[in-house]
Amino acid sequence: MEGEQCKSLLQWLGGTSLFAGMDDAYLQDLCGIAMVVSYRRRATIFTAGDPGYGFYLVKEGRVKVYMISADGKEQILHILGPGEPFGEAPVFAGRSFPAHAAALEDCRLVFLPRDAFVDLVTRNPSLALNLLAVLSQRLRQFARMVDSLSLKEVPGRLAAHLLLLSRRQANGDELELELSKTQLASLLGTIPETLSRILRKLQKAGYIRIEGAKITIVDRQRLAELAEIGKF
Amino acid sequence: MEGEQCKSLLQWLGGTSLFAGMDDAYLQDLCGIAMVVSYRRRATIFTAGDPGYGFYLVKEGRVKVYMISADGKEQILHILGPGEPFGEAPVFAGRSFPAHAAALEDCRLVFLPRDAFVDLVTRNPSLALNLLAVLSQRLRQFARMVDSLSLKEVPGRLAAHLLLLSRRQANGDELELELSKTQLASLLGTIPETLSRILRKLQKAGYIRIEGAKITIVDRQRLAELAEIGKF
DNA sequence: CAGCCGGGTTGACTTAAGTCAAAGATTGAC
DNA sequence: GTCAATCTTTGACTTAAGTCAACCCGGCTG
Repeated sequence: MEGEQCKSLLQWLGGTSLFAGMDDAYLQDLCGIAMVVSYRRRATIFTAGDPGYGFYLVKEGRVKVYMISADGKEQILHILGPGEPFGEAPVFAGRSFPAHAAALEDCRLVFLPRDAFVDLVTRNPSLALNLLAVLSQRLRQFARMVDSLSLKEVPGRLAAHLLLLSRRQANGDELELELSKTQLASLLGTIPETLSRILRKLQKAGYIRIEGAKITIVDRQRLAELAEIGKF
Repeated sequence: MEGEQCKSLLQWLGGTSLFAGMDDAYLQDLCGIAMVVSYRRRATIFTAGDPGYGFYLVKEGRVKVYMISADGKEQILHILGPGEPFGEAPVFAGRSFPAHAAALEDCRLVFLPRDAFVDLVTRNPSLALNLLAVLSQRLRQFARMVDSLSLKEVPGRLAAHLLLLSRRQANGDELELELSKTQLASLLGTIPETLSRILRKLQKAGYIRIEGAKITIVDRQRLAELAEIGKF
């Protein structure tokens, strides 16, 4: 890893929330241990139980982290986009990946090997704090997810997801699903058939309008109530 | 906080996995900012949305962290016992508690205020690493929980819980439920009626034997399969 | 001692959501 | 451009688990 290439990697790393605010000297070290790797759409990045020799940062593309049941059904835990880290759990505890990861699109990842990274963390308080923030944030997400899976019905989970998207996309009431409906079903803890029926039901009931992957929120108020109470 | 009292607190803190391996000098500082607080059984410790000015460490007793749905159903996220920390999320991200916490029994907690603690973390790499390990561990637990809620039926979740207990208690095939059946139902994401029926069904099918809160594992092999495949 | 209250159990019923199967619709590859 | 593979929708059916209501039981309280 040399000259220009390394320099741009350094800048990119410095721009991620994980490494924000770190001294260039440290980023330099980081570049020394980082490896850029590519995966094709659908390729498996790691599998639950694999020993984790390091973790990843998404540079381009998107990645799903998921669990698989004995009979092959999948539950997506996270979708990661550019700048987001994943696979950190075995770096600090447990030594092996608790879940599977695969590329949703062709993607380019930065791999940070465990030992060198831990070393860097111990010498760099702000990196440690950033990491703690990332993990804490993820714990929150999980708490919401458990809440949602256990206390809300599918329409409620869907409503919550749509509202979340609309906050992220900030295109008024129009929004673009970022996942195929099959993947969205897996993220919401259900199956495509059920998702399909519920989208239709919400449309009939005047909450949303559907045109392929474009959804228009018709009645934000009621959608928010649905997300809140969790029952249709 | 003076003399003897403080010294024993220091020793106790040094014995928790969170502060294991920290220099006495730092533990000294820690004692300076720590406050011991007591809660009665059923008392609320914090509520989702409360600003988090610090986090807690269980000294004696047990605590539940949980979510509540709009119609009052509860889902327990964690049960914490002596030595375990909780409520750390807002220390590093988000500023407010994502869930509720209440005392399951009369208990004594150590409260560590945010700012002083963050300060300590930045100056103490091993503390930062311990914390990262704790949070990573918790992320694993959550992943298992989501997996379980979404991909397994109640009998499967129950089987997994019983096996977990039996590994922790190490009393051969006999084990003691550590929660009331109502609480256990809430931890497994179901309701007491359903749990009751399923316990009975598992007994009828020869997986376990039930005597009040004492459960004996009769067929560990099949129980493990049930936990694995998730379906009865 | 009576009465009450919380926890646990049981039964009858309802329902959300999963299964299975088949038919469109899209996408991609050759 | 066409054929295959994958995604999506729809319908008919099944089922796990929730709701509601009643009852039981052990422990406290007054």
